[in-house]
Amino acid sequence: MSKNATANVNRPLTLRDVSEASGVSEMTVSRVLRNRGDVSEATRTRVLNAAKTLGYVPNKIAGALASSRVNLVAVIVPSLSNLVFPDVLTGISEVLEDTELQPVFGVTNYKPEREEQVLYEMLSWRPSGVIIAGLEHSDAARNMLKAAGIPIVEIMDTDGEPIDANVGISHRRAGREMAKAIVQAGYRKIGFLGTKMPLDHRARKRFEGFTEALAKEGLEVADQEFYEGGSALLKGREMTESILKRSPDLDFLYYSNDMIGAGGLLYCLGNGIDVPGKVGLAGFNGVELLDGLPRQLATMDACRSEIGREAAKIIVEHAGSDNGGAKKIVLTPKLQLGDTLKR
Amino acid sequence: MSKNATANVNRPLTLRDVSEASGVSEMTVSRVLRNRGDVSEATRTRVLNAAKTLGYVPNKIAGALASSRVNLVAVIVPSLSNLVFPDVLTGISEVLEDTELQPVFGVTNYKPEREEQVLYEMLSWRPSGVIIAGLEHSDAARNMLKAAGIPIVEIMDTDGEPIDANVGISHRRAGREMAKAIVQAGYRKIGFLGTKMPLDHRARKRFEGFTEALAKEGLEVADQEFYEGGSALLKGREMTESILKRSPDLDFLYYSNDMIGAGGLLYCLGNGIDVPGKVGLAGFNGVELLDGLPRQLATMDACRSEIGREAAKIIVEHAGSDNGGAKKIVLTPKLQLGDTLKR
DNA sequence: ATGAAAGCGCTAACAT
DNA sequence: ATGTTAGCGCTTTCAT
Repeated sequence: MSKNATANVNRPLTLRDVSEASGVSEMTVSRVLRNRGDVSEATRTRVLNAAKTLGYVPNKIAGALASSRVNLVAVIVPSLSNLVFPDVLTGISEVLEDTELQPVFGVTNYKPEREEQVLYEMLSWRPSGVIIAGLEHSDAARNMLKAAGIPIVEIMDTDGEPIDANVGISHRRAGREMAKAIVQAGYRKIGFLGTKMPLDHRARKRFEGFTEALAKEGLEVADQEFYEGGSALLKGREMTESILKRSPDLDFLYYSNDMIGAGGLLYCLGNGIDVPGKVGLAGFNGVELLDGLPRQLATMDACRSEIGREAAKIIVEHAGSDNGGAKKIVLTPKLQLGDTLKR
Repeated sequence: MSKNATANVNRPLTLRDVSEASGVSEMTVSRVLRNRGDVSEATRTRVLNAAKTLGYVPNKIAGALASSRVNLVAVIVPSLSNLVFPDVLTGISEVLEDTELQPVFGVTNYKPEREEQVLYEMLSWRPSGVIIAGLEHSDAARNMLKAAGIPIVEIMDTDGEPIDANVGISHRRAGREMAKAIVQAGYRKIGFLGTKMPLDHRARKRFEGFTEALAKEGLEVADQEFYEGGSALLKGREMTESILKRSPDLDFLYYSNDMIGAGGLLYCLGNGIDVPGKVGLAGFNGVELLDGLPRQLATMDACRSEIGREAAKIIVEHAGSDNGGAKKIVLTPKLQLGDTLKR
């Protein structure tokens, strides 16, 4: 001991180095560093000092292999730019922060094959649990999840058969309720604007619920418009312009998310279109980001951070077990009428 | 072989299981699964089949311990709700997607002590590299980074002394250039609106550069307003209202980010304030999200995804080495005048 | 082209 | 309160 106190670039430090530097067995050093078992205050301080001056960072790989305990929770989401997912991740982090567990994030870009890869990659680190967005996965992915022998929580969506635990909202119901609210407010010529949905199952389910509820009232979607990529605000503006030019008799526009809805709102306000008199508007998600628009967009809160928190709680409760208890939590999105839907 | 093909919940499968199922030594199975060394096509297929039907997922923990190679890149950012960081992470993912390396994200909430924890936690998994936001870290964190013996890339900011490699922009310069552009356009009574900055070093540096450049012109910030938390759009609106009520003679408002700038813009437009005639506005970041506002806010592109990509490239180039070659990449933010700054 | 033995850095389990 | 031994599931290295 004494060569150098901060940087040893040649070989990462091991427990043995700390053991030698402190004159205490490796096992006791390990105990001190993990706060396990009885260690006298004296040796405790010696070890801690030695570890600190050496700049020792434990090797969790070795620790995990020896103890077959890994304090990681794999969190797999389709996107980070969606605005929705950062909130979910924040909810997860909040809950895990007070525990031993650590979230590890993976992003799939809405691609099933990428999801499979990311999942495989993450499972190969033997995490304590998995939180994954959606109920739709490739067969291979489902099999991996089933066989993983750890708690699995599928989040965001509850319309389908979960593998294990499940936390989310019913997007079909969200679509239905919005349709009901719109019809009840007296709107009849309703347009839909959204993302191209083949891979966004939740948007698709909302749309299905929406059309289904309209059908019950003897109505159907009068016109629709889809987009892909780009600035959502701008796309909302553009799509709104083209749908209204094409179908000037529309009296309501339902957007599959708040950002394009906000674009539509700005378009209408900028072009002297009376909202919600001539045209009513509604989005989806309840993104706080948009508080501060000239009018508050009608929307439905997707319970994003609550979903994250509840999912994390399930993992925490079942950590160490081989499943998540098949718990199902269906949250209820709150309809926020805002200023763009007649009352 | 035959018990069950998909789910074995009792014990995770090991190489040995695949070895037995295929009648091939563990070593050869390992070779097949990693595509290393010569293996006959016959055994290759047998092994692959066995692995697939069993649903084997390799244990990277054991693999990493044995090979002392870990394909993880630790990425540490202060926040996900900031809008800036998802773009950076996307840039990183793009580059790493084509390599063996896998990003792992950690979030610090702008708290130095949290950064220290997250860093310690991540380093204990012996990643192949670290990408971390900012140049300001606690002594302990700096020491850990220095001693880690892996490539370190500090990102976003280039105003300071990096530990190893560094990719970003000069926020001081960004502030100065914006100040110059504003003064050159003829504005003289300039207000500043931003976050409370004690922990956001980059916002602070922009502010410093800004005031410094104003000083050179014999000017100073005429009034200022700070906020914390909440919806940025709404805060921008509120702050703009109060600063303009308090100092009605201001002819320019410089916002520390685009979201509050957008809030200010909406406030001005909604209250019949001539922009950029009576009051000019500018933000910072160049968030694409805001394309689609009634006017395009003057701003400065922070090169977010490029920063992510360049940082990831450095890690890729230096993976396996004990440092990142102390490479420094200073990107140049582009001033976008938009419609809110006179020309 | 395939196999056998040793060991990565830690922790569980059992001494003392 | 502290130490000793064995081994976690792989890969490295050295045979064959």
